Parts: sequence; structure tokens; C-alpha cells
Amino acid sequence: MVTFNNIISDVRSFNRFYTDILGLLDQHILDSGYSLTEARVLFEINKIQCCTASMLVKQLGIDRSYMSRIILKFQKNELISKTTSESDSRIKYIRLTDKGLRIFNHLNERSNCQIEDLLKPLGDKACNQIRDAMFIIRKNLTNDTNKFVLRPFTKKDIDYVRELHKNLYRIERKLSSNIFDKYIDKSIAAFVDEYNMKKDCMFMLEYYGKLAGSIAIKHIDNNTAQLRFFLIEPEARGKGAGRKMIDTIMNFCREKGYQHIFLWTISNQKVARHLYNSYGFQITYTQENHDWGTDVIEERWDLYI
Amino acid sequence: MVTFNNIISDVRSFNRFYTDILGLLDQHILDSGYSLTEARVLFEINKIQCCTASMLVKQLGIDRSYMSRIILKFQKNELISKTTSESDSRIKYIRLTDKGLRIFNHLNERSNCQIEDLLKPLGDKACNQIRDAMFIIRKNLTNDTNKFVLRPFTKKDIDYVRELHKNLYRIERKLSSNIFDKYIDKSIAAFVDEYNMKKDCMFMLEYYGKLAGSIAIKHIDNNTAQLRFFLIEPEARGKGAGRKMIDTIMNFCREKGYQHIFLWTISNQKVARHLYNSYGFQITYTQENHDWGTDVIEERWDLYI
DNA sequence: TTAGATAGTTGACAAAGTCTACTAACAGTT
DNA sequence: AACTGTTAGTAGACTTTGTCAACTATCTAA
Repeated sequence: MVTFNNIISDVRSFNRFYTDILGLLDQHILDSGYSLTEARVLFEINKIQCCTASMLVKQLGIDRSYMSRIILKFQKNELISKTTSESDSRIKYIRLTDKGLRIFNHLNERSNCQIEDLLKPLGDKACNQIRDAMFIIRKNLTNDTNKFVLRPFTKKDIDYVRELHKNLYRIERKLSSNIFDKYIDKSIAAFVDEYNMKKDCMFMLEYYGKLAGSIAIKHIDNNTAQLRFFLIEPEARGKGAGRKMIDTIMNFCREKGYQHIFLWTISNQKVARHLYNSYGFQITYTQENHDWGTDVIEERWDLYI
Repeated sequence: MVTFNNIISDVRSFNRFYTDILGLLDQHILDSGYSLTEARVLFEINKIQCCTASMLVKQLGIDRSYMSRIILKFQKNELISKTTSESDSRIKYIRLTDKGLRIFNHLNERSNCQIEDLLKPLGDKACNQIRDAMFIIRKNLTNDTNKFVLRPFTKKDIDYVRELHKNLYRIERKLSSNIFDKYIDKSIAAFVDEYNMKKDCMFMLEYYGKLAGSIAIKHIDNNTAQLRFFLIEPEARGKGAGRKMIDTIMNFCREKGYQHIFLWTISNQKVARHLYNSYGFQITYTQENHDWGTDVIEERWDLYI
């Protein structure tokens, strides 16, 4: 593209433009009876699930006293409940009430609709261009130490996890058959149905803010956990995310007292196998599988911690 | 790029990210003793040059009474002067004083520095990626009727106009010689030196917020004006911008009472020639030129309106 | 047991923004 | 000239949003 222009004025022009866009998108929040700041707090409370005022202050950079008053307002409106910590009675845990969750969902849904209304008329091609462009901006402006974020999954992530597994195994391993797809569907459905916050976990990997992988631990018995749904999108590989993810679930397992972790993989997942090995996992069993569209050797790896 | 993710959550994630960036960039304004809103007003006053409170209200969407107070503050700080209109004594024209201009320049300069500080550590490649990505976002999100903006030039545009002419003629017409470059430098320097707001004009073309062309009118005598510096970057061509630009300077010429417009071009500028022709310009003179690196035939076109 | 830190709250205040009512001037009608 | 309706700008009262400093209660570590 031929341009002889000054990049600073371009960026400033874009900033003015995008400020307007953001203002437009935020309008519905202002119409909701809550200020932008209040909405941010509500979003953060929902994200952290069980948080304290200080955590919110730190996360959002809002004045302590102001936060105190916002929380008071939420409490009066019955959006949140407070419980004093048993180990430290200065600390008061904040949780969304059902009403709070309803309000949050409403705001959240409206935010989604706003974006959808903005994007829908543009068509798929334009949307993908926008998404890629946003990613490029973010990638270039983000400090590299923050490029990966691991966060607990929510219901909305499930569709992504399913598609990620189906598509990536199809593209990269030629695994594609009704049986394989059903196997993925069933595994994920079972994980969600049986999900128990205290025994299971699933983390989503974000690469410069974009979903780029998943990892999960499933309770088998009080001593044993299964590592599941560990997959990273190609563009986010080779940058240390895998290790960060395994570290995270290892910590989870230690916290929950699991002494034995196992997982299933297929023999040509070279990078993952290397990673498992480096954590001390050992192959304990192999079996051939001819049902998934391409013949593979499944491997079971076990680790006692 | 392989992604199976939901575009809405990506966009929302980017919005949160970019809100933080914008907040960071605006910080220096908040440190300056003026609020963001006040700074916007100051920027707008500088842009319009001579404006009224209502114009600012309309342009920025700020409450009338609030605007009145902001203007009062500026007046107390001697950033602006007010003069009552002679034709309608309700109207008070607002202009930046020298001090106001100084404050504006300072804020403006600091804004530029902020962006520079943000971009400098990233290197040229990343900067260009960011610029292109911003352009793509803007292009896809802008209503197509607003893709072109014509605005009066400022001093800061001059460098762009010079580079635009040198580079584009070099790339597209192989015009490249010391003599040609000097000719451009001299023409532009003369235009700026002799620039008279009441008799001359130059408009900058913005394509989705990015500088993409120029057009100017230079006073020759009270009846005669010369059309100069008419050039559009390749990516912005063929979309009706040229016609919009000629319309604009034709209006200017009519307003100022010029009855005769002429211009010089070269014979292989096919698209421009067609455009001139459609406005009624006629070739009145041609001459060969062997000094510009590639031999060309210069043409003079004249129009009596 | 004491000094210092942390979590959260409160009161006073400042800054940012809105609403309504107002004056002054204009423009068109009768 | 009197009227009606409109526009430009201002002023007062008000709300919302956010900040600062002082405070209590609790915890931590020497």
C-alpha cells in the first residue's frame, strides 16, 4: 500500500474514530441505570465469581472509597451478597445474587447484541478482516509477557472447545468420522454435565485476548484425575503456553489432593508427548483405533505425584 | 489463520483492551488541568478556527449550558476571545488567542509524543502493521458515504503534499530528477509563502481518516485562478473522490469571483484529463519537457466559468 | 504488646454533567 | 407595531461521578 503519510496522525485519527465507536457501543449501559464504571465492576464481580472489594480496586484501578459506595449501591439493589471471611474477618466476600446475575446477563447480552448489530450488516469477509486487524493491533501493542492469559471456562466457551477439537484434529490429524465427532460431543457433554467446581476444572487459553486453546481436569476418584481437552491453536504454539497450562492444572491437582493423573493422547502428537514426558508422565498402555477416519495409536500416560 | 472462535467475544475483548490504551493516551490531558471534554472543545475550536458555541455543541454533542461554562472558563483563562457577530448580535464568534493556540499546541504536541512513545519501541514493521490494521477496521466499520472527507489544509499537511507529489510521480510516471524534485519543492514553498486565506485554498483528501490526496487553488489575478497540487493516492482512486474535490474548488472559485481557471498537467494522466474535460476544461497549449527524468508533454487546460 | 500494614467505611469536597428557566435577538406574519 | 415562534447563549439548582483524608477494625510480625 503506497502511503507517505505520518503514522502518528493516522493513529490519532483512528483513536478519535474508535472512541466514537466505543461510545456508541457503551450507550446501552448508560441507558440501563448503571454507569460505565458500575458496569465494569459488575462484569468483574461476575468474572472473578467470588471476590473482595480490594481485588476489584486492584483490578479496575478505581478508588477504594468509590468502590465501597458502588458495592453499597449494588447491595441495596440486591445485586450482590456479602459474606465475611472466616479466616480473616476484615475481608468480605462479594458474590452476585440471582438478581445480580440476571442484571449482568442482561447487560452482557445487550453488549453482545450491540456488537452483533454492528457486524451483521458487514458480512463474513469484512468481519474476519476486522477480527484479524484487531488481533494484529493487539499483538503489536501488547507487552509480550501478557500475551497468554489462562482463565476458568464459562458455559459460553463450550462451543468453542467442541469446535476446536473437531476441527483441529480433522485438519491436522485427518481424524474425521461420525464416530470421532460423536466421541468429542459425548466427552464434552459428559464433562459439562458432571462438572463439579470442587473436583474438576477447565481453563481457557487466550492469545492476545483471542481464545486459542483449552485444558481440563476431570475427577475420576478421590486420588485420580484425568487431564482432558488439552489443545492449542497452531498460531499460539511454541511460545510456552503449553507449559503454563500444564503448570496450572498441576497446581489445581495438588491443591485438590490428587496423587495420580492420567491422560489419553495419540502417538503422533509429538510436541504434546514431549511436554508430558518432561513432567514425568509415562506411557502405560497403547491401543490401536480404526474408527476415527485415520488409523491412530492411542496412548495412555500416567503420572504419580 | 485457523480460528473457530466467536467473533463477538473477540471484538469485546479488543474493545476492553483498546479502552485501556485510549485511557493511557488521554492521561496527559487529564494531567494538564483541563478535562478530556475541555480538550475536545479546544481541539474543535482550533479546527474550525472561527466558531460559535452552537457549532461546538452540535459537533461534539455536549450540553449547551455545559458548553457555555467551558467557554467561560476558557475566556477567564484567556485561551479564547469572543466577538459579537455584526449581522446577528446573538451570535458570538470564538477564536483562539495566542495563549490559547500555545496551550492547544502544547496539548497537541504531547498527544503526538504519547503516540510516538507508544510506537517507537515497536519498530517500523510493527508500526506499519498497526497502521494497516487500523485502516482495515475503519474501512469496514465506516459507512461508505463518509469514506472521503475533504478538509482545509494546515501547516502540518505540507510535508505530506510534497512527498505525495514527488513519490507518486516518480513511481507512476518515472518522473525523477533533481530538476523535477526542485520544481515540486519550489512550487509548494511558493504556494505556502504566498498563501492568502481569502484568495487561495488547499484541501486535503482523507480516505477513511487517512491522508490520501490534495487539491489547491492559487490566485493569479482577480479574475484568474490556477488549479494546483491535484493528486490522489492509488488506493483512493476510482471512487468519486476526484469529482468531489473538483466540485469543492469550483465552489471556492465561484465564491471568490474567479471567472477563469487553468491548470497544467501531463498528457498521460488519462483519468485526470477525462475529469477536467467533463468540467469543460479545454487544452489551450502543449509543450514538451525533457528535464524530469522521463520525457513528457505538458498540457495547459483552461476553463471560463 | 506494640508498630505497621491491610480491608473496608465515612464525611467532606471537587469535578463533571444535566435540567429547566430565562434573556436577548431575530424572522416571519398579520 | 404587535404577535408568534425560533435560535444563541446564559444562569441557577441539581445530580452524578470521582477524590482525599481520616477513621475503625482486624491482622501480622517483631
